[in-house]
Formats: sequence, C-alpha cells, structure tokens
Amino acid sequence: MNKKVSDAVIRRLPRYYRYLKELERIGVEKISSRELSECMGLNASQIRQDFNCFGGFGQQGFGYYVKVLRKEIEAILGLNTEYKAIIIGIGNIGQALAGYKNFIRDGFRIVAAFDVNHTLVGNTIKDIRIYPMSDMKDYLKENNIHLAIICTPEAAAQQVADELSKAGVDGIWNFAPIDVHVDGICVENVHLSDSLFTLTYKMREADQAGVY
Amino acid sequence: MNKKVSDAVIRRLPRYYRYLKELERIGVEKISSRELSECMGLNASQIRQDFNCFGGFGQQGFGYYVKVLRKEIEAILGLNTEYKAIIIGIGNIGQALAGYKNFIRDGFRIVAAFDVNHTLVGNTIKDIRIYPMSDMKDYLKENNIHLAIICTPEAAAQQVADELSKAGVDGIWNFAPIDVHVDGICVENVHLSDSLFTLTYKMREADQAGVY
DNA sequence: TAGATTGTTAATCGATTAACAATC
DNA sequence: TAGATTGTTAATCGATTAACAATC
Repeated sequence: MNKKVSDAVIRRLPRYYRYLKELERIGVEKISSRELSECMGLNASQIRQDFNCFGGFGQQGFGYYVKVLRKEIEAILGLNTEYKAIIIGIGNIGQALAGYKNFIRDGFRIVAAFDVNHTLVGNTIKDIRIYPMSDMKDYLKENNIHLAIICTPEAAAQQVADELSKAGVDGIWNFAPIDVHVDGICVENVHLSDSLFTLTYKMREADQAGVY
Repeated sequence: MNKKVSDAVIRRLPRYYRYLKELERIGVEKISSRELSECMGLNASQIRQDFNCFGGFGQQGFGYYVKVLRKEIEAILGLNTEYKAIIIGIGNIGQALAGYKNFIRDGFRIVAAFDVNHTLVGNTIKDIRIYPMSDMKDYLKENNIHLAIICTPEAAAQQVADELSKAGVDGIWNFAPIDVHVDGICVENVHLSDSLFTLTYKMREADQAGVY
C-alpha cells in the first residue's frame, strides 16, 4: 500500500497538468526535471519527488516524455473518465459555470440545473435544462450523477449538500461562500473571496513596503 | 521590522475572517482559541501563533472579543478601504463577477468593463458600462483604479496583464486559465479547474479505497 | 563507454503542535 | 486569590532541498 500522498503534492498536480498540456501543445516532446523546474519556478528535486509518489514516469539519463507524463497525471487526477454533473442554483455563478467551455474539454458534462426560482424553471441555459429544486432527489435517483456544483446562496448550501450526500453523488464542488461539510463524500469548497482577500493583503503589504 | 509572515498563515486569514463574521452575525461576543479551533477544525496553538504574527488581539485568561478580532483581521487583509476595480473580458465569468453582490459588501466597486467584442461595447451589465478594449489605457490614466480582474480567454491574458502593469493598477485578479506574471504588482491567479481536479483526484482515491 | 538525468536516501528547513510562564 | 487562557518559547513533525548511487 502506498504511503498517503500529502495535500501539498496533490495541489501541485493540476498545475503540472496545465504546464504539460501547454508544452505538448507547442510541440515539446521531452523535458527534464530541471527544465520543468525552470519554467514552473519549482525545485527540480521536488518535481521528481512529486512524480515518484505515483511511480517513476521518467527515464534515467534522459528525462520525461511530455506526452507520457501528461497522460499519467491526467489519469492520477481522474480525468480519463467522463463526469456527469448537475448545477444547483443557476444565478450568476451557476450560469457562468454552465457556459464554461473548458470543463467540457476535460470530460465534464453538465446535464441538468436546479433552482428554487420558478420563473427560471423550464428554461434552458446553454442547452442545460433547469428543473425545480424539488425534482432534484428524483433526478439523482434516475440518473447516475457523479458531481454536483453548488451555486446557491450561502444560507441554502449546507442543506443542499446534505441532500446530495443522501442521494449519493460522489463529489461536491461548492461555490457558496461557506464551508459545507458532509461525511462520506468528497467536497471542495472554492471561496472566490478568499483568493481576492489574499490579493488585497499582498497589495497592502506592497504598499507599506513602498512607503518605508 | 516584523519577520515576514508565511504564505500558509496568509491563506488562513480569509478563513478566520469568514468564521468571525459568522460568529458576530449570530451574536457571539467572546471566543477562546480552543473554541475557535473546535469550530474551524484547527489547532488552538496554531490559531494563537497566527494571530500573534500581527500582535496580540486577545486578553489573557479571557479570550478574544469576536468583534475586535474580526476588525483586526479585516484591517490586516486590507478590507477597511474601498477598492475600485475594472473587469477585462465580459464573457461568462466576467459577467458573473460583475453581478456578484458579496464583493460590494466587502468594499469592492466595479466601475467599468472592457471587451474586444464590439457588439457588447456600449451596453451595461448590472450598471457597469462596457468599453472597447482600446479605451482601457486612457481610462486607467484618467481614473484611479486599484484592481483589475482578468476574465479574457487564455491567449489574451498575459498581454492584458502587461498593459495593466504598465498603466499602473495595484493588483491583478486573474481568472484566465494560465499563470500570468508581471513584475512589481501583485497577482492572484485563480484557476477554477485546479480546484475541480483536486476534487476528482479525491473522488478517484475514495473510489479505490472503497474497492479494496 | 562517458554523460546525463532519474529515483531515492539523507539533510535541512520551516510549519505545526506542545508546553508553560505571564497575566487578566 | 484561583482559574482560565493568552502570548511565547521549545519540541516535533513533515515538507522541501541536496546529494548521490543507479541506470539509460
């Protein structure tokens, strides 16, 4: 049994994946950990350590094939399957995600949306039909849905998460500005504002450094 | 001069801020590091260490006043001022952010949007006027803008960032799926997909754990 | 073979946690 | 005062970096 991979490593994987896809796109076939470290601003040892959590993908004395590495990381991230997803709450952010083409490229297919607002129900957004919230439970029973994207207001998010958990989705991607927590299924809380506040922190800090 | 605060601490600050605001909202006036550690799932020592990077906000033998602590962290994050922001690229995500009310609550005011698409130019979205991309430079010269939110496609993002840097905004909040980098000003790259891929990684892992 | 670069072990560094004196 | 909890120093733990043997 493999030793548990640390969260720090896991959070770097999508970034590796991005850079490798770009390298592949511009026609780079082969790369060493040193070269990759330079373009990503990481330490070469760290890169090798990271990859070796999952087995060796390189060739000694040579480096890594970009395509091989990209495919391996793709598989590690679970991106070699199709995911069927629903969106709950089709306001600002729900609508934006419904129309976000990049997700489709990576195998995510949004098959339905749910909302409490009856003026929205029955409409479609980017070919995605909007159902009443009350239909969600039955919909999940009849369709095999892997992923639920919560875009409701804060007040509704935890309750929706509980329902989703009971209905048996595999994962929740939560955009409501609150940490939802449910046992047994995977949750990723996004918190757009957190990243904004980290930015304002840095801006204030830079500002003060300039003054002194 | 204070020792540099580590990135790990900085990334926890917005989370403290969220919890403290919620505690304040539900009428909690006083809290100890132990109580806060229990509701946030952190270690009490860590919480005290974190706060003490910025000076002591508590009272020995008593704990912390929620309101005091919230205000202190608000100030540390630089949220006690108004920020004027512009959005560049008013597609899916740009529109969602334009309409995101939570930002206004925290002192962010989006005053203009820019886009290359001439069919959008002249329209308003949530009272925000859309200008042609070519006007951005002049607009920034005439208005004191603190923050720019990049919501362009990947291909345009780095060039836009360079222009923004030259025009002298203080910070860039980037939603294009690429790491933009500019010298001298603060950048926060968001990468929605990274968080999604972290989720699918965990889902795959949980799935396999179930099998064995 | 010689050169290069991986995979992996060992050393270092920093972050987290524990302990406790200070003090409200 | 006694009890509680902070602020802070010390100990531990884990992550990052360095070093090097394995090997292509």
